[in-house]
Amino acid sequence: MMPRHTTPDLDATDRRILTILQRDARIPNTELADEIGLTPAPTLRRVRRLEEEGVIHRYVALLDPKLVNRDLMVMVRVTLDKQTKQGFEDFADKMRARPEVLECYLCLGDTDYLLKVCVADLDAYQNFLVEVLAAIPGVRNTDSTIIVKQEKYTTSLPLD
Amino acid sequence: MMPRHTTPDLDATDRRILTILQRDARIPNTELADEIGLTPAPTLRRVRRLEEEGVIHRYVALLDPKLVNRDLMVMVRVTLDKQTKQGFEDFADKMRARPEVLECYLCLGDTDYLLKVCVADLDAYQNFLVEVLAAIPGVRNTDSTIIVKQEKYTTSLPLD
DNA sequence: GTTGAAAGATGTGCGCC
DNA sequence: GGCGCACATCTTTCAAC
Repeated sequence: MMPRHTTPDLDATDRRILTILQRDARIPNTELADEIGLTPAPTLRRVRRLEEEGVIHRYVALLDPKLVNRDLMVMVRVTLDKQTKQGFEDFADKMRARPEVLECYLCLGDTDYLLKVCVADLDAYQNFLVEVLAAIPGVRNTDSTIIVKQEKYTTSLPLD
Repeated sequence: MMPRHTTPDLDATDRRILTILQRDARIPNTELADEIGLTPAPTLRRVRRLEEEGVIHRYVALLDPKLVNRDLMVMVRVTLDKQTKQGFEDFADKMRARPEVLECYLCLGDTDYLLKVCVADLDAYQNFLVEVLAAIPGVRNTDSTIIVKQEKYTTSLPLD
């Protein structure tokens, strides 16, 4: 496997493959080959290479949050009290362990961490704030922004 | 197809299927069947039903942003000037048309919209701010939070 | 990158509990 | 109503070119 710090060269065909797989991870290789104008064998070789290089990180199913009763999304800005390396790592570890925390970002500016949290309803969110966030030593302040409507959601990175 | 406003009943087997597919969308049906303790035929029927009901919204490949040179992520808080229905819809439409805007949320509170933007570097981001956001009439204010490190990123919704 | 052939996965019909 | 079996179909995968 190529070391992950080396940026692989992606030609136009690779980028077309990636764009299609970002839209539909389950497209049969035969159909993918058709769309990019190659035969199945080299197409599959390219896909396998992109997987091994880590360009394709994983294949996932996206669910409808409403239909699985996880409809409340909240963005939380968190500032920590003592800004030590250990304090930051502890916080990030705790967020990784919480399934309702979908995303956790270390940020520049006033905010230390940004969280995207997904729960069933406001009761569940209040519970998260009180029992999880507030229970972490070193959390100085949190600011929750309730999401009313998802106008756009995509995981597709634009490729030049 | 079941109307999408009807919440389908998900039993424990359905939830196990969904949890696995959220992790690995390309698992062979035979293997999925093994993991949940059914034979392939009823397993596949359940997966198809979950797809038709819309519980499974789509299957996608997730890429490594670094390896495709889309490494700068920014969260942008946007407030609009004139808070008319048309103004909001126009803004959301423009965000949907921009490939570097991965997510766009209508929010409660001081912020009207939250954006997650993914670009190659600060130059590209400045270009987005000036040429795209600032060019939209009705945008009163924007506040950008640069993401330094992605501590956690998952698309998996926790299922009870 | 192409062809062709073997191995394996998907998907359907039907009987059963 | 959902499960399991068996069979036909299509896809993946690996040669050799």
